[in-house]
Amino acid sequence: MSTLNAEQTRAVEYAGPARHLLVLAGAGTGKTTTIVQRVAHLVRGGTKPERILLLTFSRRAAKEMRGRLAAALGPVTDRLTIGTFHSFCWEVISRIPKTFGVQAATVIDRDDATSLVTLARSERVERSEKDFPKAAQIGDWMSYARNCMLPLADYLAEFTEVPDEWAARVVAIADAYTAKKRERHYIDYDDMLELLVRGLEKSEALRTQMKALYGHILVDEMQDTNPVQWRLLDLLRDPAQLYCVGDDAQSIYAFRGADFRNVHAFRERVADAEVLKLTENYRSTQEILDVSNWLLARSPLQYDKELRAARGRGSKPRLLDFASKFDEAAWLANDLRVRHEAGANWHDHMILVRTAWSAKSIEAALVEADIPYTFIGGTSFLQAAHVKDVLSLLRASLNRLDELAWVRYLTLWPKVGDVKAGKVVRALADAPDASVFDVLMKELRGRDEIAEAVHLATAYAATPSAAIGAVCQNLDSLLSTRYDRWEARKSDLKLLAQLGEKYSSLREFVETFTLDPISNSEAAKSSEEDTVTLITVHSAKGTEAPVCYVAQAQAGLYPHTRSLGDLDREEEERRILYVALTRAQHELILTRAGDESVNIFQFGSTARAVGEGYFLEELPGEIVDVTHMGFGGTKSALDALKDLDDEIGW
DNA sequence: CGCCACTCCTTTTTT
DNA sequence: AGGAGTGGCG
Repeated sequence: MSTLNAEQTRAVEYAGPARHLLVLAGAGTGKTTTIVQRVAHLVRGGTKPERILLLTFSRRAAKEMRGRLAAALGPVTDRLTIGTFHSFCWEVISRIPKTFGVQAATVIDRDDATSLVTLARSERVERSEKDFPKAAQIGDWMSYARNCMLPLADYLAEFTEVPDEWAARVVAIADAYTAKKRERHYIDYDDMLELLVRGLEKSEALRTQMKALYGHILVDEMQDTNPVQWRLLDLLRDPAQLYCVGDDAQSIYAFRGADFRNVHAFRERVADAEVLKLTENYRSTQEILDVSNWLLARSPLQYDKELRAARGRGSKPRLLDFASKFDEAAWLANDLRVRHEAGANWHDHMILVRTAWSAKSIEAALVEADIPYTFIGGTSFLQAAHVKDVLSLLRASLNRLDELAWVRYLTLWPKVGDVKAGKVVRALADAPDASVFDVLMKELRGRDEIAEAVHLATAYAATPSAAIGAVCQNLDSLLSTRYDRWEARKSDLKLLAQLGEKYSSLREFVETFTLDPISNSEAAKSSEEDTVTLITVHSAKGTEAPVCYVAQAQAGLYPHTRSLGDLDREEEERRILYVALTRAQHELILTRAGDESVNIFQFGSTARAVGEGYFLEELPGEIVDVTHMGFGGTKSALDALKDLDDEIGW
């Protein structure tokens, strides 16, 4: 989109009268273009690039922005500050660590945070108390409360069903977590935002200096901004101008504290602000927007949105019903192959899924059909156990107080368990002046190889790739006995070493990796450009593709069963589906599987839907073509006998 | 103290 | 159907 329409031009060139601006941009209306062109407009108009701060939500979005700005502006892009809220905060904090009391800190990811909560929980909760909230749940509550800047106790009382006597203990566990975190010099994701906000609130000197840095603060996906992030923007704006872009209908991060109603209240919350709208959709054909509009119009919430296609008409979206998710996946793979053989590029196709987990059956089919694909989304898959093993050794070598890393590394070795590892950790903390190597040699007599691997990592601290290479070689035989398919996993470690080449110190590498874990597939993508994209809807926001498959669009996933019983959460699910539908440019294909293999995962959810139980239940035939694909090859009439087996079973 | 076998529970989305 | 947590054994 090289030429802008009148609405876009107005937004890009906006010069007052209000100081701050919110651009409400519907899906496909050129939101990214607008923000990119705005930056270009400012720079060309003489604003120093150093005075511009561009904040995004996801790393993907930050990367995309940087790429598009580089194309528009050239090398001057490097002088802009572009990053996620988290990376921006962390960069500020790491420049002045003493101010925040975080010298020599280690950034921990969600998994590590959960382990720390588990530790704190186990000291306060008997094993027999099976109903007591799990560590992961407690971690979620803590995180949510912090993102909303609410005291945990208030949050629990107001927004959860936790009984008071438990709530007090949950708070005690949270406090213990915080204490452990501090003691071990850990920084979790929420700390990054919280520390900077607190610091700015407390220190007028810091506030004054930071405010002087930027003249323009641009925020992408404003509807996903949660209270801490709002607070940060409040602290940094004036005289800096806010330039926010967002779409209330695409707000899908309520679980992180975002409230889409905030964009409606923009003018009440931000004095001296104006709101502009972008309404013309350039991405999709009218048929695709008809389905999207239909979905949104059925919501009890008022979005006041009707997307119109600037491109005109195309083909009618399709809905295909399958007997099982295996049939569905097999069909997807086959359809992709047919299109590819007809000359289409793999990368023109995107398969959208509600959950990272549900992508598995599709992945299997793609692998079997030998279709190159890139999976984007989910968190747990990114960090394979063996990669974390190696990383734990690197981390331990960098921070002798990094208990989680030490325990993980040490217990890799045979005959070293939690107890022995705990002893070593204590010895390291108790003798801060003794060298790490000496302490290890002393505590683990006769196990020299354990200390040697650490020594190796330390020796190569200045060359991350060499350190990783050496460490992997050293741990090779140990890890090979621990994991099956070791050869396949080993290639991940090679990749890790490769990634290390870009960094000039081990510390820098480990820190960046924790904040920005590159998935195997994403890294592999660079070597193989033309691939099909398999992606979670959450990750897909802001992307598009000519042909989009919205897979597993059945009851139980839209809305997701876990959201049932709370209208706000159910309606968020509608927005998730809306985001999925509006990714398509030319063709939209919905597929769903009707078998119990998908619905099995609804167990335990007794909650019933308050609103629509299933968004596509009444999808009219006029706007989609429905095809029943019936039984595929994987099901035989003889399968009915299987049920007998259990009944007879002698 | 570590290891193994067993059971139970799980699976939303991201920084 | 596989992983995390648990309990008993060597």
